[in-house]
Amino acid sequence: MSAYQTARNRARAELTREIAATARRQLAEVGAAGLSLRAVARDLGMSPSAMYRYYRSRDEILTALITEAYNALGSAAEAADAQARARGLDPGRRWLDVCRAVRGWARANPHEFALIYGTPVPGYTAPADTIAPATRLTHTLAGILTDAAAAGTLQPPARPIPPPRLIHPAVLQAYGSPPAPFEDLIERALLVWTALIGTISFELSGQFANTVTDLTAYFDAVMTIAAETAGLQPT
Amino acid sequence: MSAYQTARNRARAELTREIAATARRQLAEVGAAGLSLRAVARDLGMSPSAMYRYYRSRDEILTALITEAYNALGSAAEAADAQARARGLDPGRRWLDVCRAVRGWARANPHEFALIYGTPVPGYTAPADTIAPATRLTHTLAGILTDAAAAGTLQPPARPIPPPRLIHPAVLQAYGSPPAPFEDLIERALLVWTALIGTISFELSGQFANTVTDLTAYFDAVMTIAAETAGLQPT
DNA sequence: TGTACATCAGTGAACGCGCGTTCACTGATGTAC
DNA sequence: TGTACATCAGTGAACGCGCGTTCACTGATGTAC
Repeated sequence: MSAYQTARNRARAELTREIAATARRQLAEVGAAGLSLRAVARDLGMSPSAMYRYYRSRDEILTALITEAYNALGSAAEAADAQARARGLDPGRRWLDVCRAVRGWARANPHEFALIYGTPVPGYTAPADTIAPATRLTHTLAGILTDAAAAGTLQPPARPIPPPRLIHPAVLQAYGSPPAPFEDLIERALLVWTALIGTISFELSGQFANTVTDLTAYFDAVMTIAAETAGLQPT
Repeated sequence: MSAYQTARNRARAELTREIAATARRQLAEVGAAGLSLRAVARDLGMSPSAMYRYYRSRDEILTALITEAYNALGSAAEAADAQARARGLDPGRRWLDVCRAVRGWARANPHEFALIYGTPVPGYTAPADTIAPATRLTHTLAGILTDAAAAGTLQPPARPIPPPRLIHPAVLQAYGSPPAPFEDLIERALLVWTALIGTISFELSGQFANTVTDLTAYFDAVMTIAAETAGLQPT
């Protein structure tokens, strides 16, 4: 074993990535249900059995794609927020910028978006490794709200959700229990997150097709209203 | 041709329904992607080719299921609203009751819910016949809002969505343009509808699994907050 | 530096499966006289 | 009411397709002496 990677090892790593990339390209064309190991092999000019040197099964490729999708979406959101913060924007505007970044990514990668937020692929159950990348987006959103609370610009709710709290203790420990008068902040954050993903899902599946004229303007308007329910001020 | 149905005709109508029922049962087990014409035939003890006497293709069976699902969900919502009105409840409470009915139906029929609001089945495009039953739910929600506006209990928005309107003229004509100060009512109604369907979808696909402790209480709280964004007062 | 052996990438054939759809047919049901 | 013919439900075999996965193999790459 040398300090440098052997040629074999480098080739292996590269092909592993190439298989995932080909699968991703195919996912973009036919969707998750139509993704086939044989088709990926065909695209790469290899035999189907060769795939088994790199992934133990079709499901393992699917898992790789899911992880990739969560990471791509997560870093798109993080990048948008970082840029907004660098420009000195307030939390309300940061929220809108992140929403737009998420929507932009989803429109550019609709099948990958459906893979993580759409109907679960039948017969597939995601392993625990996908949890961490999945939280990158929610972490970003949570950061905006806690920054607003710290800056004193977060509007307390007119009618807070009455106790008891509906959030799992483990989550409260991870994020810290929001202090008064924001006890129900996490519940409201979940609503706002649901509105974001739900609106994009509806747009992508054509539910607004004959109803909304300007999808971009509608999205901005709706995300602003949604943010207000969590106490974020529009700009 | 007699005035009464011939035995053959009655048998035909019955089997047509029975095929749809079997397909529905199978959909509940394996989901839309796994639904197969051959399996339906097997369940009924018939040959696969016999199915073609009743439906022109697999897609036509799928269309029948989609129409059925929209109608079942629509009448669940209508029934809940009718009962709430009969009990003299105000629009805010009617909204909550309808939401609960929609959630109840979705939890009882998760695959049918996914069939109409989830990721579209690959290679299938819904024909125009499915549009009318699809509007039954949105009509019910719209009725609650217009009743509240007529009764003078609808709260005007603090920050209305500025012009221009984002709703297709055809929709404005069908429902009537909302009068001041409710010009953006349809946009807000769409948000509220998205929150309803999105929250249920997230619940069904397990997105709240390790976050929310009491899904029923969370749903009620969130639907109440969502309704407020359209001006509906909670009870 | 050269040789003997171990590791591992990739192949090609095969297994067993299920799918949607077509087609020529048999036999029962319905209709017109 | 009885008969001749038309309609139509349902069968069984077949077509052509694609899938995930296994397995014995060849030949190249890497390693230890």
